[in-house]
Amino acid sequence: MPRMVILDGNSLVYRAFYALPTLTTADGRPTNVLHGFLTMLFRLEQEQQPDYWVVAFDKTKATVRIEQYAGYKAQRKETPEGLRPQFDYLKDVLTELEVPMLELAGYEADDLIAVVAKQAEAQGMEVQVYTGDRDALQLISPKTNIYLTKKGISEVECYDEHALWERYQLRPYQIIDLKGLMGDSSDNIPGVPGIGEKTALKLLLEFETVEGVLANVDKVSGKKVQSNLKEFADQAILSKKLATMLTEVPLVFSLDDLVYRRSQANKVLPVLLKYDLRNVTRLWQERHKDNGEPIGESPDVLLEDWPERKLTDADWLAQIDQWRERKDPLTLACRYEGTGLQGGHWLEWGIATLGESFTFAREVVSAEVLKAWSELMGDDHVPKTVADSKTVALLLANEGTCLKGVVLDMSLASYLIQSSRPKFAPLDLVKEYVANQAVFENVATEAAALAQVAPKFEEEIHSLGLAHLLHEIEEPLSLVLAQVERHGIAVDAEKLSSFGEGISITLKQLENGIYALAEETFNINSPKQLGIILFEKLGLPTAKKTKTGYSTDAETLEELRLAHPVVAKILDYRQLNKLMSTYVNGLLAQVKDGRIHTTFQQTVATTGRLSSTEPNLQNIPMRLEQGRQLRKVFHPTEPGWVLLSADYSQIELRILAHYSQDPLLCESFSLGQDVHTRTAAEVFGISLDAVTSEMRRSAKAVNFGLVYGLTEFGLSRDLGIPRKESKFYIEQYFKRYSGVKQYLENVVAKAKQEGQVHTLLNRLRRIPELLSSNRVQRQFGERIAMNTPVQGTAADIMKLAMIKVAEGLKPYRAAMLLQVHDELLLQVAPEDLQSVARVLIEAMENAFPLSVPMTVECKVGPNWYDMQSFKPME
DNA sequence: TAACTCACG
DNA sequence: ACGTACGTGAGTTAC
Repeated sequence: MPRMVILDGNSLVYRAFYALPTLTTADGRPTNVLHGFLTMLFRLEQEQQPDYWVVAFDKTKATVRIEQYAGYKAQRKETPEGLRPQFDYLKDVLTELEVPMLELAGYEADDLIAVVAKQAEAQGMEVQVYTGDRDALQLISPKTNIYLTKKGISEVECYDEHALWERYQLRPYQIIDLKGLMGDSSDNIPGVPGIGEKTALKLLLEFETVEGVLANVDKVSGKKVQSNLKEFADQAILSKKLATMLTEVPLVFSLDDLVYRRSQANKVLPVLLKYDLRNVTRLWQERHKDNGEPIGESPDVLLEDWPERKLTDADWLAQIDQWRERKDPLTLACRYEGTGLQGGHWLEWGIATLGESFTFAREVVSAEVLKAWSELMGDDHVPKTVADSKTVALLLANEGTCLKGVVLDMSLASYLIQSSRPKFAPLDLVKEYVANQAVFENVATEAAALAQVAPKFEEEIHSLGLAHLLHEIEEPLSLVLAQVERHGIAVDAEKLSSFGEGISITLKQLENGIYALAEETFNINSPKQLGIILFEKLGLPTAKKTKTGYSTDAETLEELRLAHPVVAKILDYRQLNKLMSTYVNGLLAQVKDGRIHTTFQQTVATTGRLSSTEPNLQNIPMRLEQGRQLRKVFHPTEPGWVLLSADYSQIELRILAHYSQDPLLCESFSLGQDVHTRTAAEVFGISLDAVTSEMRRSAKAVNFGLVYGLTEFGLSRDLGIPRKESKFYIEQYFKRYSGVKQYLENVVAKAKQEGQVHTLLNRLRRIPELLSSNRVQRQFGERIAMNTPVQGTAADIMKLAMIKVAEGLKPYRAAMLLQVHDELLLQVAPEDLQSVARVLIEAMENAFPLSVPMTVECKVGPNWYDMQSFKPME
């Protein structure tokens, strides 16, 4: 449950002022309130870890209450001399701490507190109110607790309904009756003369309210009390009214404005020092260090000059020998021509080790030295640090050389430390930690620079708990990916071409048809021109707009399908044109020797997924039949071999089940049920048999949405239903799957505190969006917080599986061809099909066992289209 | 280069 | 009152 912490600024400031001795800055400004208030603030921040918080202040020139009663607070003294300026100081500091503040002319902090508390409760939050004013006890509810300052300010006493009863034998709503009877001298609420706390409590225990007391005034014991009650009945009623916190306040704010944000050192430290708050500064630093603070703020490596040693042929042999003998740690940089994948070749290597650097140039060394070099690279016992091991491995592979012994891949390390950073090129990596100018004059200085910052990466990796993920998963995987890329996948270019010819013909017909219906020719591929034709010339109704004009995307056009015959043709045209340009032409341009070699990007996706480029083989058409046909062109390289695919079934929902431990979701997977059907049964409150396909479709959309950070809007759009209906689905879902709801709330709350989330294997994603001043951005951050642990854990598990599969495949005639997030595609010799399928399933299902079973489904076929379900024999 | 559109999980 | 599902890459147009 999200937690809202509300502080009564005025009350706490007064408490601090009177509780603490006079303290001043060097130039004599009073600061004792700052000390007291901030000490308390930091303590509660640490102990309560609020999700939302706010400090409310009075702004009482002429309060609403003075209109009601002229004497209200009349006798309150002027604000003491040393206190007045401290309000401004405090607001100054709170601003830099990014603690939200509220004040409203004519209202007291009390009233604002009541309003915020009420709204927060309505949003299902737990509310804590910190104040020295017992009036606030009237706000107590099952969800709201009041923390009253005890002696001093930093100690507080928590009041809930139970504690209130224990202490006063009062219900929260009776607090105002208490004040009505006994009054409050500090606010100059008169109450009834002669009635103090004791009498008031006794009366309320018997008669419940002021009204109850007055109605039964004759039964009240004590003559004087009785007569005073009669005489001052009106005053009692008025006093009660004055003590009532107003909740009808014209206060415009959104709870999102009160979201807790981590304070930033560059803002906080200057303002604390401005007021000479040394102890408070120390406290702040203690509370905020080591807690998700962004890295790389203080570059602290001064690059040294590692002298370059020039070697002759004979020296090189001796040197390489020595390196192998002594297992010296080598840091490598590489210059190359072409690309690793397209048979590119390295030109020279920079080598840095133990304060020295070297340039190993192909041109100047003999074949014998090259052979020694090759052995050095393949020696598992010689530890190597590189910036990008996949590229290095590919370049070496082009020479028939293996890369072994990589102990640190700095780009991968950097990616794990900051998954969202845009670049991981060697120079960027070095700049991350280096204070002086880093320029790579040559490959030797590059290696030397990399070697000097490498320990910083290793250090950071360890302190973030990423060592296992880096060394046991990402680094080994990069070598697996190098193999997969290098192998490539066979493509039937002729079939692809003839596929394209067929498309071309249809495309031409559609084009002419569109021109005829539009009665002019134009560029159909231009959304701008298309928009003008559809919405201006043909006058079709405009639904959506983009920044620059009319929206013409498929969703919009689908709405207009019946409005004009040209629309359907445009939709068809779009679909075929996409197939033609992106897939037929795009892929044909990438075919080399009958194969396509994609590049898997390992440092791009912020969630930890791989991506695939040049070409992207992770988005080959599947959903629509026409596009799906394209998969027929992907086939095994070897005649007679088959393609074997293996899909994780519902991996993300299983991970959600594991994280949330929701009983229904877990049970659904343990029993091997169709999870969407089960969800439909739960949401609609019917039996499994009664679920219609339409219900299942809705439930499926809910399940998908869950993983993305469900919104009413998204679901209603996805299902094409009204917001009301999607809201209902979501409510029903969370009623039944309360564990899931709980989990999602927790993960967001924790993310807000830490500014980051992590996956099961501890992959980290910082979410600066959570700190954004823009509400839309913050909500985006919340959805990221819900999605990343799930999507990222799926990526982790698949990566683990790939390493196991690559190892398990070695005895067989088989190769890994592609990874498509939850699917692996292999090619296998028919005689090894059974064994390989068993290895595959075993590796994937048990890569990282969860509390629910993981299941993998295999398919086999002669090409990527004609795939038939396949189960290996036991 | 940005914006739009659309392919995948 | 506003702008919204999560993660990618590629082709095209238009500035």
